[in-house]
Amino acid sequence: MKKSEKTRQLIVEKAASLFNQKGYAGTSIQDLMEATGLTKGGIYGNFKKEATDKKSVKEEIAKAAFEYAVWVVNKEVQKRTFVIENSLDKLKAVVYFYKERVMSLPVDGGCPIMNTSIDSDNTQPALRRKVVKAVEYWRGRIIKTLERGKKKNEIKKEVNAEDFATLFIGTLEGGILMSRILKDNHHFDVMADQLVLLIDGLKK
Amino acid sequence: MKKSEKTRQLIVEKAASLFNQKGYAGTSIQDLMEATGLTKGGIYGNFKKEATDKKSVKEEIAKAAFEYAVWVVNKEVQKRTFVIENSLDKLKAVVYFYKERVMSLPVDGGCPIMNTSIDSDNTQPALRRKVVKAVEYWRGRIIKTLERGKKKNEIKKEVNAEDFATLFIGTLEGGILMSRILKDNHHFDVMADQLVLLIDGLKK
DNA sequence: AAAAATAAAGACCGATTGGTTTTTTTAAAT
DNA sequence: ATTTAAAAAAACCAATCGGTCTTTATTTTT
Repeated sequence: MKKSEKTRQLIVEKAASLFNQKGYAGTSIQDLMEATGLTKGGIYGNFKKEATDKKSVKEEIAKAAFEYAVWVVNKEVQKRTFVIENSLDKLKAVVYFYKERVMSLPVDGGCPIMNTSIDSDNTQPALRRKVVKAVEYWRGRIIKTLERGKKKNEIKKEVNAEDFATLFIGTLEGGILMSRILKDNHHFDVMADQLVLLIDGLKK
Repeated sequence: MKKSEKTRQLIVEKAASLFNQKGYAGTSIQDLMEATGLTKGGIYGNFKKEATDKKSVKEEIAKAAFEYAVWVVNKEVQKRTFVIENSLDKLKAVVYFYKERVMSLPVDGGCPIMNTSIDSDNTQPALRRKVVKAVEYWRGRIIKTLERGKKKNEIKKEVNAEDFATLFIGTLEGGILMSRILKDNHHFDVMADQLVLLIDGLKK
């Protein structure tokens, strides 16, 4: 890994944490400078190449930071789930992962999808598009897990995988929101327990 | 209503819409000036009295705007629910209200509680406290409805009202998030339908 | 209607914003 | 080791930020 790539990665990592906590407008280049220990030249030098034309460097960093944040969460979830064969157990493992880590998700500041969706809505269309893609990707993976479960005769054939994926993500996100607002894990647990019941209801 | 009160109200209303859409850091005094048609003096003149000491005028406006936004949503919900006697029907009416209006809630930009909670987290403690109070108030109202339902023998005595309130708000918020990200009412409907099933499950 | 009080306008302030450019330093290629 | 290419530093920029203050206009109160 070249030095320049390492620096770029440092910027992205620090930016992911800052943007996730303080939002796009609430995070300044100065904040990035302090978090990375770089000067303005160091930061812009690593991003201006890919920020041709209209696109601002700050926006490019925010987009890279969001993608990194989602990647980190996914990576942590997969660490816990990739070994699990049974489709229902796999889904439950995702729930348990969040149950353990609602208040300390891989990226500081909560769920990047929720945070960035609200942050970018009405303000940062390019960033918003990334959020949509991330949710579609997440839904796609759940749907795939459900379809495989059907093939393996673990899940009832009549289950609507698309709708269940929505239920799955929506319930998790609702739980994260409640627990983070009220600073109490219990609220997530209530949502998670309900979700586990729903998962059990898929069983053939 | 005095002229000054009308002006203050104008500022609060425009601010509620702006802050809900663009967030605290993303909304400038200049934005407020353009939305209200007032100059800086007009805006600050109406708020500096209550912004003694440390508290900034922008923060005072944001707090008033959030309280107004929550009030407007509550008012619209109550319009639809206050006539309903049966506790389960009352809860369902709330769900149906959101079902009709997910994409056009009373305040532009979505649910003020969700938006402001994420916006104020890690940045605006005073605003965050208001969000917590708003959620606690909402939960309290649901709990009261459930307890009254128990007294009237409409709801099973063994129902945990506190947990159900969490489930209720969490599911609605999760649905709002999903529908707003993917710009498709259907995702909220999926969550709402599930919530109606849960409400039916409370029946004695 | 006159006087007192208040609301709004608008000029002004220092600090900070995102961004550019020039210079210096450091890493990579020869 | 020398040259070349790059990355990072640092000075600089205009614009905008939130906020203050003085002046002018408009309400209230008397």
